Amino acid sequence: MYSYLTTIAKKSSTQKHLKQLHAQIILNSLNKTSFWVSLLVTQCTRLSAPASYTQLIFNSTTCRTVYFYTCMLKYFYHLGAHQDVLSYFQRMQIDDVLPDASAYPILIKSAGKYGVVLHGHVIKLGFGCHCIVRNAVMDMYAKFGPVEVARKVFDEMPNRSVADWNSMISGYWRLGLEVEARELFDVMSERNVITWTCMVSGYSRMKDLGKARWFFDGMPEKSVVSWNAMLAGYAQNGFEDEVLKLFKEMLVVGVNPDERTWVTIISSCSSKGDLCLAQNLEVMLDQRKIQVNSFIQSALLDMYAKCGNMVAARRIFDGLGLLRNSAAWNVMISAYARTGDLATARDLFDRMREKNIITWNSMIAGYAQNGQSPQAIELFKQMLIIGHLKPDDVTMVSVLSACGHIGALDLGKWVVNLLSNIEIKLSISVYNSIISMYSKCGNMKDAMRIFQKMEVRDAVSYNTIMAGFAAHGNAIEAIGLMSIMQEDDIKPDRVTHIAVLTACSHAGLLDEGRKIFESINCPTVDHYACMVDLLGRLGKFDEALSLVDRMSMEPHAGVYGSLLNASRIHKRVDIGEFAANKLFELEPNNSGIYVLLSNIYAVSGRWKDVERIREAMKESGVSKATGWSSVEYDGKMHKFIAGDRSHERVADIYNILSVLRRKMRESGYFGDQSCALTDIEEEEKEEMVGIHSEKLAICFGILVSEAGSVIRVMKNLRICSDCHMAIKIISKLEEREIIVRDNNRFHIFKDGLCSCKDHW
DNA sequence: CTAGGGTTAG
Repeated sequence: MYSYLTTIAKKSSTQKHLKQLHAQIILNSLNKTSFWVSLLVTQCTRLSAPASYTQLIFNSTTCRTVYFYTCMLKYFYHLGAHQDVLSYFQRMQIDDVLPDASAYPILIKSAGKYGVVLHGHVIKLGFGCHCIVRNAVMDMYAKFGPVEVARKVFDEMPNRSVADWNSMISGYWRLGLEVEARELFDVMSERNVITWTCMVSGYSRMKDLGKARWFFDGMPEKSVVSWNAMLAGYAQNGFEDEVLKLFKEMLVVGVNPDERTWVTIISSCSSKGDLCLAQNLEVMLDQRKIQVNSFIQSALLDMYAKCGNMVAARRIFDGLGLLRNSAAWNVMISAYARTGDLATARDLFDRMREKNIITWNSMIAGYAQNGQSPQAIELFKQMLIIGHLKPDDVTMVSVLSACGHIGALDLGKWVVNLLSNIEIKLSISVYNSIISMYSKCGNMKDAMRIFQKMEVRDAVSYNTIMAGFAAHGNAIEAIGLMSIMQEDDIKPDRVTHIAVLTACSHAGLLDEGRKIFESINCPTVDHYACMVDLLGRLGKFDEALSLVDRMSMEPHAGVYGSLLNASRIHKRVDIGEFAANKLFELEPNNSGIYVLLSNIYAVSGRWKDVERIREAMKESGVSKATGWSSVEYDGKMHKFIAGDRSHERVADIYNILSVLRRKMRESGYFGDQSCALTDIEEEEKEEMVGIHSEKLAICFGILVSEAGSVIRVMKNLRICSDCHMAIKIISKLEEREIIVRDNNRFHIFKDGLCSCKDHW
């Protein structure tokens, strides 16, 4: 009987065999014997039987020996159900069964960082010299810290296995301690494939792919895991082409990719956004009859979503069934949000049960990136209150961007404080978005303070602060930063050049601008647009037009837009008409073209043409899209369109506007509220109050309407923040409430503070 | 029962 049953056990390969064995054991009344029930559970582990079945075996027997319990622990460990491992550990304690040496490694691994408690048990029970227990203890400290304790355990070992060395090296890499990891690797006498793989993934994590590849190439032998590590290294650092190249090599060498390989490959295809490649890949998966687990499904989902095929993505999502994990939901939410379909994204978001941080971040980012800043901020508040989740650095990047977008400086400052209060990781991206937020709110002083505080900066840091200075007309600072950038060993990129050219344009620095433009290796259409803007603003139309002629690519709307704007400044009707005609072809729905062109006719006194353009605008029906704003003053509404000069008192308005801007500039602030309210001399305050209130209110109308156009074209941002600030000051000085309506939002200024409402 | 590799947010 004994040998008969063990033979069945050995041979059994399906859960059907398992049930036969179970039946035999019950039939022979062996289910009260530790050996046989343990054998059953071991078979459950081997065949990945469902937990309910294994628990049934547990419940139907009374012989709960250490050995039997250990089999149960192994079963749940095998399933990855660490919570269940720990709850069976509790049952053991209730049953007064002491775990043996072979149970402790499992317990320690399942307990994660709480394994520290078990370290004491291990020492007390004298398992400290058991080599696998010892490795588990050390590995826990290597993973969760303190790494010094791991090293102490490591140093005190009388004889170390390769696994011990590997755990220690991996622990060092986790903290990015390259020197320590490398040192251990060098002094090791016996290395295996895992040691080498550790080095490959370690260097990949440090973004040092050269060294990672060096170790990969130097491996005496490679396993599929080694290949995966190298592939993941390339994938996570944005080298999709390298991933595909290495993958081909892998197939040529004859290594069989496993499920994890496929996930990495699919994810690289997503990043490339190549639908053709994606379809080839699915054919490959089909041919190779790959078992699609939830990881692969989510990756495929993401691939279709990123390649723009939402129908295919949705089909996979709807057919997922039990494999529909949280990543799959998140992929769908972020995909809809990316395409701008916020309603569908929100619908999925609301229907999702267990939202994690990525879910919230995806939805918040979706709002922030689609110009729905108030919704982004609202959802962020809900995340804190309803979601009970601690935001992370990614959340903050979106929220700060939303604050910058609507010029909410007070809220932005609150968010910055929150960063340190709840100890959020201050990544480079977070710093960059704080800089961006401050400069968009017109507060260059704090933007610069943060920039200087950064220990490590990247190209984005420089680009952001330079764009800030450019927008504020401070070209000298922007150009100076470009040389500091190069000293800092960071290469200026496309965006850097746009920022610095914009700066030159705003400050009228022709020679500097020319020099920079000529230094650009391969100017893009945006660079040409900046240069045309610079030349145009200075009235150098011949040069601007010949530059447009010399362009190797087709000019886009930005180029002609710059030309049109320059024509307005210099009253050049001929060039204005030329540019406008090009723009009507490129952007037939942009109402701004009509407005600008009609203004050009207006300043030249060609009123018939003004009338003609207004009519044409009405006929084409584009006026709906016009950004507008209005000021309510003493019950009277003053409405303005971006760039519109049709108000009856336009001369007064611009006159006062220039006085106001100069005063504010002279006071040395660019919209910082605290500085605005404290730094102004008493007599200046009086002078400002002296300006007639109605005129001021109308000025703000123009300013806000200009701000409306500015949100799309960043270059006049200064006006936006100046305006915002001016109203704040006035509301404080005059002790009155001013309501400004900008498109469909209301800004209520009271007592030097501003609040926004979507509805009145 | 030791040690290495995977999807989603900016």
